[in-house]
Amino acid sequence: MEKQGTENHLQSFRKTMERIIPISDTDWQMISQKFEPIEVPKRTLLTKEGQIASSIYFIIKGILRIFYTKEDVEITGFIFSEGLFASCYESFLLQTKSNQTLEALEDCVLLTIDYHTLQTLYKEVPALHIVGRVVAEQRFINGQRILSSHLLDSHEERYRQFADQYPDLLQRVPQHIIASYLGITPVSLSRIRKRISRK
Amino acid sequence: MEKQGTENHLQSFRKTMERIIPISDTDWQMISQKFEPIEVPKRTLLTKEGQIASSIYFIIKGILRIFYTKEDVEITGFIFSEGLFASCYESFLLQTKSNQTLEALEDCVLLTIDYHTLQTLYKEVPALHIVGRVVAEQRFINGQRILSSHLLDSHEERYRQFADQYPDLLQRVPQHIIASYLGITPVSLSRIRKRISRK
DNA sequence: GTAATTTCTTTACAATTGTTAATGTTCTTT
DNA sequence: AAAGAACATTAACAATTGTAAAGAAATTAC
Repeated sequence: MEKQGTENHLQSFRKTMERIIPISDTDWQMISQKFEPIEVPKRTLLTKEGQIASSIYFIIKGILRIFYTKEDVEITGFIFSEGLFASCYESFLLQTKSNQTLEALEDCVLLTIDYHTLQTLYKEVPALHIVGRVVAEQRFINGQRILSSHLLDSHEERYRQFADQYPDLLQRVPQHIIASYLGITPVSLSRIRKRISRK
Repeated sequence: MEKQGTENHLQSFRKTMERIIPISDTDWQMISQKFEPIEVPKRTLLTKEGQIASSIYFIIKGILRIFYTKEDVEITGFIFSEGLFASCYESFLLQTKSNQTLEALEDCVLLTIDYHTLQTLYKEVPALHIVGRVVAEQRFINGQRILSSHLLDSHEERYRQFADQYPDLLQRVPQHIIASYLGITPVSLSRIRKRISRK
């Protein structure tokens, strides 16, 4: 894994936040103090099914995924890459037991904050409520787009859109994981890819 | 349509908000002034595809649905009933053209606020950011549950869960609309219902 | 660098769902 | 109350997708 200074990580993090709302240097002091940089190897489980999600993770480098387990089969719910806040959100927001697992698909560099620290930070930096609201709104909109694609589009269309939108994930994520994310079997995805390649 | 005093409507609205955060009488003055009570008949289109969603609607009485149009077929994205904030959210939040239509499935009593008034209100009553954040979080969690059901459950299971969770909607909403919400055809839903009734 | 594991593709077959069209039912409208 | 429209069910058939199993390819581990 390449090394990079913590300051640079924090800079890219601040940039992401300031796309939402400008942050004063004083507020930034408070915020950056509370986020802890960590590195985790591939296959690390950050939150496990049955546990309460203690933290959210801003992704500096790497890929995380959420998956559900149904009859010993892992079904991917979402794939997070650089610049996103990842978590088992429902568990984190409600502080209830998760029905999802959060897993590193690559070696990752993350900035993490736990639930109680975030609540404290909300009180110290009220502007963060706006960031929280906008992030929740963005995640809602994103989820709604995915859901509408399940209602409106064929499996093939959905795969094409995924490939168009996330060409890097297509390379970095195993296909059977993409398949379950699209709501189909690996066999079916393989057939779709063959069909497309013939055109 | 039964008549009820505007004061009572506002009371039930305040109650819903206070489940999220206590609101002072002063703040409540500001808030309640800005929401306008309206009544609309069945089949009213509150936002049309291609338009920008001007307002959000708190539902006092009645049912709204969001639908997409694909090759002249209407596909239901969500069904809102009493106590929820309904809108074509993506269009409303981003103030971009909607790819959804918001329709009244029954005669409705609503409290409405338009985008710019809400932005003003956010400035006057900062506590509303918390309400906005929590509502966005709730809608995100709800959307995520629906999406996971599409990934994890069979059509029959999804119908059973819908029937369990919303027995009233089962009565009040036409079945072909429920079918498209579940991501299946009316024919397929009819088969599922028959299969279940035999057990 | 080779063995072991994981991942991807292919095939044959089974199961589910969609499509079309006909029929019956219910709801609206006048 | 009758006519028309909208909705729900059923049947036959077509198309799609899932399942299971086997082999090929790629990746990982020692």
